[in-house]
Amino acid sequence: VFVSREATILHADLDAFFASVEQRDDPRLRGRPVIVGPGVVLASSYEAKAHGVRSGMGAGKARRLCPEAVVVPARWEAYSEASRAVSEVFADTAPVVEKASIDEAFLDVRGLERISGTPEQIAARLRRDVRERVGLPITVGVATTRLIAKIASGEAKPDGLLVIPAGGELDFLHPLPVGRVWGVGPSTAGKLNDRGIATVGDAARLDEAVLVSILGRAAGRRLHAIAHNRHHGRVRTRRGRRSFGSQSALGRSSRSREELEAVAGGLADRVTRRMRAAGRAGRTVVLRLRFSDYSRATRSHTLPRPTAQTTAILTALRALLAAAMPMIEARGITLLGITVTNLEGERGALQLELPVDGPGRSHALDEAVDEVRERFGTDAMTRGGSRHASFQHGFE
DNA sequence: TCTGGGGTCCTAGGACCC
DNA sequence: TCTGGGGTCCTAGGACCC
Repeated sequence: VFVSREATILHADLDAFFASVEQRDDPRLRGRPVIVGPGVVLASSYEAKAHGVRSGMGAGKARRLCPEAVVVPARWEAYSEASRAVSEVFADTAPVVEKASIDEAFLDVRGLERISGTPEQIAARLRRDVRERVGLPITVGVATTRLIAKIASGEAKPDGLLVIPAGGELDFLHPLPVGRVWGVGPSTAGKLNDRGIATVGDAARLDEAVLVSILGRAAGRRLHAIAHNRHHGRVRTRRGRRSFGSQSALGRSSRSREELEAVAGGLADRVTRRMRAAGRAGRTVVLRLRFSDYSRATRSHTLPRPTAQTTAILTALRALLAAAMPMIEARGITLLGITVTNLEGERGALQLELPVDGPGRSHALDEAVDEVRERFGTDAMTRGGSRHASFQHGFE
């Protein structure tokens, strides 16, 4: 699923997923503000969102914003079960489905016109089927690319359907605030706003070079392409994972070195267990820290060869922790985490034959990479060196 | 008046190499 | 011989997403 000449890509996104499941299963919660927690808001119903409650917000703040909200603990089994049930509806709707997360998926309905009707009709039926078979509200965006379909579903929420016809992309995109674009978060939007760029249309009026100078190479090019509807989602070839991580929030009380070592031991154990279960090994151990002033730091060490052994990983983690102790004592630690990355066998390579050698080679490689990006409709390709470039996600 | 746990990707600088 | 152009790998930090 990536690009189509017609609007046949559906993005289906369950509305306030966890909270909707709670309302479905407990009639007393229907019509009331519901927050799924505890501690941090994992999801909130639209009644709670109306009061300004947002995912990721601390429970205390959420309660202040919406004192009448009912806070319920997360029931993960119920959510996976609901997600599975919705996936069945997806599978009955389209031959090509890409599940993007627990509550959303992309569907390609190309070529189904004679059997199932227009994409709009298919989308409407999908919404009805999910409602009838699973009992949950779902919003669908329809467009020629994933990215536009995703933005469209975001605009149509909750419980809506929005079709952006082929050729209508720019009319749809240009009035939108830049922050609506997937991948443009608060920081990027802030940089743009500071320069008077509020909408996607504002961005479209700028040269790519200007956007690159504001946002950096990758983000600038991406936003420029999107603003001119020249962005074609990534090629996804079974994206392999690229890291394993685990972290633990420690609260605000101070921790002794011994306590931290114990936490580190638990983290290393958890991560390596999962790595061994997955049959993966990694070379780089990253220690993640967060401090009481909410600043962060990372310290990393790369081993000579990949491993998934608890002792090897833990030894490296302990050494990083020891070196970081002065910083920890100065700033007060509130979170300790580990990430193991640089995994073995994670990316394939594509060899390019270049027409020139010598000083012009680098430029030729740039052009070749651009051409491949164009042809495959991907921005997942990166320059690797003077003689090669590679696809992320193990392109074969 | 700050938030948990799990991820992905990009950028920049330093050490070192041809 | 010197300088510049073109690399690799590692480390650290930042932004973003669900």
